[in-house]
Amino acid sequence: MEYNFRSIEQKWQKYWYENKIYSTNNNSNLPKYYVLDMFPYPSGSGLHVGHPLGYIASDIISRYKRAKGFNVLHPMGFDSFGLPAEQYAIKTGQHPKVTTEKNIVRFKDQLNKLGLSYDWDREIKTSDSEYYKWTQWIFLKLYNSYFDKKENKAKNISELRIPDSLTKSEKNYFIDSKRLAYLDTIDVNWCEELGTVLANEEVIGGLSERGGFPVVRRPMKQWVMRITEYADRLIEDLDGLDWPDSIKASQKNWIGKSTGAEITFQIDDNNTIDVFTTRPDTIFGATYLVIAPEHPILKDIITNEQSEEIEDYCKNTLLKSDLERQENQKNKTGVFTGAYAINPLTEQKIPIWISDYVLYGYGTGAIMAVPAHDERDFEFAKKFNLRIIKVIKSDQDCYSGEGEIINSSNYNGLMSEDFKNIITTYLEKNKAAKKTTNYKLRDWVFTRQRYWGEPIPILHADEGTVGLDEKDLPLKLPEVDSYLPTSDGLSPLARNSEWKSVNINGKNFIRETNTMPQWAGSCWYYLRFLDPKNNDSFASKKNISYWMPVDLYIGGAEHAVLHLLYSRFWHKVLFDLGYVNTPEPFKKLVNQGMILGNSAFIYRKIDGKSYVSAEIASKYKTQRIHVDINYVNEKNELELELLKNNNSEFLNASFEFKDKFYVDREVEKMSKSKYNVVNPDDICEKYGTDTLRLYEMFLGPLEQSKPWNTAGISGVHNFLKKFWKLYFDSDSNLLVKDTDPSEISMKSLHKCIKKVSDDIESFSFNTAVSAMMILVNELTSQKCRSRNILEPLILIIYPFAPHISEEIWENLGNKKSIVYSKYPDFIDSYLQDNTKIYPVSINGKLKHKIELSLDLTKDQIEARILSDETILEKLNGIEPKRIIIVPGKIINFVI
RNA sequence: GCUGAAGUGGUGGAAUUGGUAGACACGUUGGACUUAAAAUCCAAUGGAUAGUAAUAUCCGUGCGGGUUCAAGUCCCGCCUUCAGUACCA
Repeated sequence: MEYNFRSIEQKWQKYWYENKIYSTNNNSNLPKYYVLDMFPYPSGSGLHVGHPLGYIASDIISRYKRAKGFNVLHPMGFDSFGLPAEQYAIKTGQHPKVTTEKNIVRFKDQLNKLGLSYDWDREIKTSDSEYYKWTQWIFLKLYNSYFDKKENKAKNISELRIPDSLTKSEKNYFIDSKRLAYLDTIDVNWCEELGTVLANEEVIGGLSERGGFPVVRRPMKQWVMRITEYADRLIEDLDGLDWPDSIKASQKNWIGKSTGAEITFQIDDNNTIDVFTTRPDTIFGATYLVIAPEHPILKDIITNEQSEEIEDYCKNTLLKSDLERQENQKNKTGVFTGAYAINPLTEQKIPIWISDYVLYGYGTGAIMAVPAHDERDFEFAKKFNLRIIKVIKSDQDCYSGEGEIINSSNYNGLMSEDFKNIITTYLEKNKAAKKTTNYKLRDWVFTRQRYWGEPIPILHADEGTVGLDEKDLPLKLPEVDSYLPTSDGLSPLARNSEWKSVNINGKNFIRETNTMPQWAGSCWYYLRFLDPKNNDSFASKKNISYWMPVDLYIGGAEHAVLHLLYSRFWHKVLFDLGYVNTPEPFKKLVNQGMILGNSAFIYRKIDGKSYVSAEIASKYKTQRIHVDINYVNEKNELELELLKNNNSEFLNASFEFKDKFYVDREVEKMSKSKYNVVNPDDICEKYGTDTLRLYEMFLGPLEQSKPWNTAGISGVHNFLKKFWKLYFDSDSNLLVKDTDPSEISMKSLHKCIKKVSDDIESFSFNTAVSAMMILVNELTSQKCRSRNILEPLILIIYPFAPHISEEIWENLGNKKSIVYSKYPDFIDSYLQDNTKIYPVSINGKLKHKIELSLDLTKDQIEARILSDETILEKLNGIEPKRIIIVPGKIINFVI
């Protein structure tokens, strides 16, 4: 019998699912291991070969850890609130719930086909009211907490000390201003096209992260999360985490902590202006000030003759989108206000300008400009002919590094690092400065004007806001007649006026109609997996203390700042309030690389109807367009008939080529619109899931991105066939015998056990697969039939290729499902080989090899090699200056 | 610009704390078995030179230096690619 992967895989997937083989017990004396995948958004297009990479890796770890005696939690769920379903709903009128459900069924089916060992009893969906009940509950916890700066942690709002002198409404106002989730009118990133606001993290270069639509700044009333209070802790706690350096770096970068000083500049008797600087040591070179056009002090200081010009400039700035503002980087603009400030050290009058290169949202919205030591200031000063004074020794016109202080009265000769502290202390004494820390991180704008998200459990009344009572959760998402925002820019939920107004004890309230952002549900889902059916709390204390933290979290690097920062923040709040027992949620993080597509391009002539082959395309004016990779063979030849028959737009087009029509290739992200998607189902159909799993692991290091390429897939498929043939002959007779294994086979086996288990622990799956291939090849050529070898072999391969392993295991007469079996222990003695082939070199150049016992001492080795004829011949009578002997490694003569 | 990662055969990729490159796989070539093909098995496979041959010698890990008995690995200076980020004072 041949290795019939189709029936084997079907059989075992069914068996695992029906018998709940992978359901996990919360009560166990075994050590725990929590392996988590970043759960997917169930998009309409299903899985492609890129998705499974991380899932397969985490599955291998789970199976391996189970076999090593851990109680493993390996759950899966769906991040099912989100924009695509809503946009589809706007287009088609179909309820997002319906399309989402449909997609989830498809996803689950595809996931199961990959042979993943999820505990489906713990499946969660963020759009489930039983789930978002607790998302809302956490929101209320944030709403009902404040940040105690002294203790550097969140506390319940009832512990907040309120000054007695306040009136009742002032007290309310005071409390509201301290909440971790608070309402504020702020300049937000408004995306007209999406009809919603976006968090800073969701805006990339002035365009929306999703869709790439323009974003403008606009003041709006929004719910905001006080994540900035956690900035320091979010940076500090990164140190203890086993995460990739790149992720840690981008989080630190995003939080953007910088320390410096706020220095006060006197303008006139009534007005002063504070600037933030990280370089107080350059203050003697500050020759002008620049303030942001939005700065409120502006109206108090402009002179009459400048007012018109300033007004124009400010108006223009407001009209610009972020993108347009960024385009001005090379060509700075600005206007003189007519006012002057006094440099507190030189006591000179320096002009005050406005310019949009100073951002109102960062620092104090005003800077002291030191053109000799800051490139932006330098450009600005050159353009507007402002004074430039060097205060640090350097040959360059504009030098932003550290160095020796010059032109700074009696401070000359100091080094700038020292001067920084000296001058700040001096200014502090004179009440002209204070040490400050600034962050790039802004508070998290938490509301979205959308339908398909968690409703915010808040009621509005004339005198302020009230959080919903816990017993009234979940606040379910109401039906609406249309999923579009209302004409006055309100969220779609405002369309349901019946739902919107509530009467409680005779008092009228209006519900909050905005919803939470997509990130809300994924901020804490790892906690719900611990206890998904719990009705009394988001998870029981007992389960939390048993399972947390997540030992291994696998997912894409695209969530480096967004998801991972937000969920760390929520986790820390829950930690402060005593609901979780660890300060950090994810102990180890691994980013799987992306699997890229190998796109194909053809060239269309500008006339629009004829196409030319790639090698002659440069002769014409052409457009480059994607063509489906399914119509291209390995030699980059386009199969025209296939293309024409499947796409009507090519049916009557003309094609120009020499003997074959060639395409161009390029590696890029897999996506439907690029026609380069490879569906894992096709691979499973042709080679089987076990082959796909092995191949994705064999392709290269997990963290590395790589193009999908099926060229080598036959290699791993052959490996499985060879593995099968170790156990069965062509007539399906079992070959395994209860004979004593040969010493050499035992050595090979144990070498492999060591290598594979070390490799799995260090996520080096590609080399683990190689080690298994070597063993199977060796056992084949050794004609090994011994059960004592062939049984452990199944267990080694099992985490990678579970279906075939289960099948062989059963055929050997073992209890059903390997999951109950132990990973073989590595026995040290089988590895011990008492001899070693030493390379013998002269001045580092390899000259000879010699086999020696490892027991020999250095002196014995020396005596031995000096009596070796071949070596003496190589030395050719030359007396070595030194002989370097590293036991077990090398012998080197220095002559 | 800044941050992070990476540059090794025709290809994907291996190489412990520096220890004497190219594991494993694909591909290619040759052979066996077949009427033939597929499948399977065996062998060779970084480059150059010399030799009938076993073999020997030299060159080889992006480029240029350096440290060392010994460098893909460490140090200095560059180049290239990818990813993230950017008027953050």
